[in-house]
Amino acid sequence: MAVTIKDVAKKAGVSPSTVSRVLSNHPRISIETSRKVKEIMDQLGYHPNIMAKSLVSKTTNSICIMLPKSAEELFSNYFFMELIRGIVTQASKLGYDILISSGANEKEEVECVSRLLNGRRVDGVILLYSRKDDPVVRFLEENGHPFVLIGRSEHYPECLSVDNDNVQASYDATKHLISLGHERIGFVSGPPDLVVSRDRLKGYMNALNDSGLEMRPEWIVEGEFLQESGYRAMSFFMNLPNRPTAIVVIDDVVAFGVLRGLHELKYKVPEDLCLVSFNNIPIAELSTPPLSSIDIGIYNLGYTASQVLIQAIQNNNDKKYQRRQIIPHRLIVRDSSMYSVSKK
Amino acid sequence: MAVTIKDVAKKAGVSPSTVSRVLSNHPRISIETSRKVKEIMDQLGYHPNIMAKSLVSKTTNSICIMLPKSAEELFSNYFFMELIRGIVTQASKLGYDILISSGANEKEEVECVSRLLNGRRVDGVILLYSRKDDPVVRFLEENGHPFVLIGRSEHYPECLSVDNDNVQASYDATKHLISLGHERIGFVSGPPDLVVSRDRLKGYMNALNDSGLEMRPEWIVEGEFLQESGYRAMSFFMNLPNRPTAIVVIDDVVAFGVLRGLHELKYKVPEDLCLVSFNNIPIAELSTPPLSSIDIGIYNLGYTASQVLIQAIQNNNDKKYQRRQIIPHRLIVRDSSMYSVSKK
DNA sequence: CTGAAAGCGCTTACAG
DNA sequence: CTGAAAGCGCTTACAG
Repeated sequence: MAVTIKDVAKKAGVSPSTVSRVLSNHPRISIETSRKVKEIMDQLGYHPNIMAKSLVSKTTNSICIMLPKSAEELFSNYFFMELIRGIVTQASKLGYDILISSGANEKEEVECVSRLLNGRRVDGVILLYSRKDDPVVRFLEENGHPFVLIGRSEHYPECLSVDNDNVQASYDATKHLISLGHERIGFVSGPPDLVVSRDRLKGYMNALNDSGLEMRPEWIVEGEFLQESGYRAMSFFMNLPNRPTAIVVIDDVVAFGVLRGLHELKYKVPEDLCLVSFNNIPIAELSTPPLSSIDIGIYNLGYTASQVLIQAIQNNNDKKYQRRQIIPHRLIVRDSSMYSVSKK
Repeated sequence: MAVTIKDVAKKAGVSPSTVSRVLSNHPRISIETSRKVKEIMDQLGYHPNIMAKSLVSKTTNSICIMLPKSAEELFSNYFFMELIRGIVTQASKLGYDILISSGANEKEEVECVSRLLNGRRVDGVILLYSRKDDPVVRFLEENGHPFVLIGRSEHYPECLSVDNDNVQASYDATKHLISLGHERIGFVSGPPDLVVSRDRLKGYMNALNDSGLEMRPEWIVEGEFLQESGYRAMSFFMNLPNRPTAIVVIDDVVAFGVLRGLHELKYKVPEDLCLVSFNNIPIAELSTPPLSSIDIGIYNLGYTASQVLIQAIQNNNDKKYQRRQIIPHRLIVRDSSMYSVSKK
């Protein structure tokens, strides 16, 4: 019922091979034939069957995004959607379709990726997160499938990845607070099994070291990417005898939790506590007070990931080019950190 | 190089047909053969080629989501991601893959949908928005392609859709304010070409009418789903000689703009102005003051859309079942509207 | 319960 | 510049 290459061929009085060549802009086809065939295609409303094409060409022009498993962290919706927009935009530009998938757990994730890749449904995969020891990454790496990580892998440092320099970003955030005269600076971290948590912690520690500032274990708190974590961290900090006057927070969402808690307890930001966080999601600007935050270029991360992966697919995954792309970050200073401490 | 049905057949000493039947759990296959073939499949690491299967079966087990064209409305990221989560979850459960696409404009959107559907790459489409006169909807409807709209179509009321009862939701929001004694109530609307804007405006007007309250054209302002719109509407309202004491706002994001403006001008919420808005995105709870909002069940909208579309695809799109699904809404009252006006 | 054969809609050497 | 033929990896009547 659907019109095929044969129908076009018959009506145009040529062979199916010729129609196929017209379709792929084969150079050795007469301009005359090409024009005629194209006309007939329009006339008949011909659309090439993508599945048939991909069956014979052994390439799908599709890549797959693995969504992190759960919706636990509702806020991260902003982050992931922005990433997806970047990915989709660039992929479309390069003629690739995007499949989006998720699994309820790591085992399902591996199965899903395996089905899609081995079943020749997609040419490669983008992973939106980097866990410490991820079976999905292991599977992809061991089977030689093209993939790119947003973030980085400690086990497979040579895998394709698009990331920020999180150590430097955190260093910058901390230095910013130090430059305002703060000497007791705390850090609210994320889940310890995420590479990003550790990188940012490291940057914070480097900055303190370089400035010869005191570092105390009780000034470092781990949590989730949830506002509850921020809330808890805040109450912990504020009860400390010699509490920090400023903190670096792993994520804007967590920082909101801190802000809410401080507000409830009638503390003032930035007077009682200065804050800098990461991601610079749009509401960072809208909170009271507006949040200083490191813009990590989320859209750019996605956009670049798409580009790098498709490049790898088309170059047959050779290792000639840059394996690791760093997206620049930028500190956006707002009211939450605009308070200088006078030195004693 | 990849292991095919033939390799399995040879090694198992059966015909390819038999392997295929084992794969699809054909009833008339001996349990013995089935077991053996499955073993060989495992052993060889066989994965069915999805493209080949779909070429012959003429079904793709995939559906496509059309993303709204631009990233202009950054905040709506939350909304769309939540929708996508719902869609992906239910689709996975039913064994469907999700393709995600977007176009730079309506023409590109139509081309994209056409390529995917006519190219037999997906079985159906989910549209995440409802514009007033959408060429994509027209294309899908006229070509008899399975699709479901999140929202509703005025031109094609019979098309599959999943929606809230926005008239009722807005009626409820307005009635809530009326029950607190407000008599001068404003409405901040969205883009007039979106069906949702008009439905909510209607609910607002119905509520005023039913309560015999005055309705004034200057109490109704149209805008975008952006906080700037809220900001502008706010300053317009507050300069009115006989200004509203409460407003219904089309969207939480717009409401944030209103809040920010009021805060800057030192007005108090809810004392100077009560607010109720729509969508109940997570930050609604976090603003100062927390925002009263109508929860529209975003995840549920997506989840149901997936289900309805796949049902339609599998039942060959017959018209036996419900064409229009309504997802229930719920007013969440928070501080932004907790202020009663004493009647004169 | 199982196999041989035809075919899904395309592409691509191989000839000419 | 163009065509005939083989084949991508599967499914599914048709026989038996």
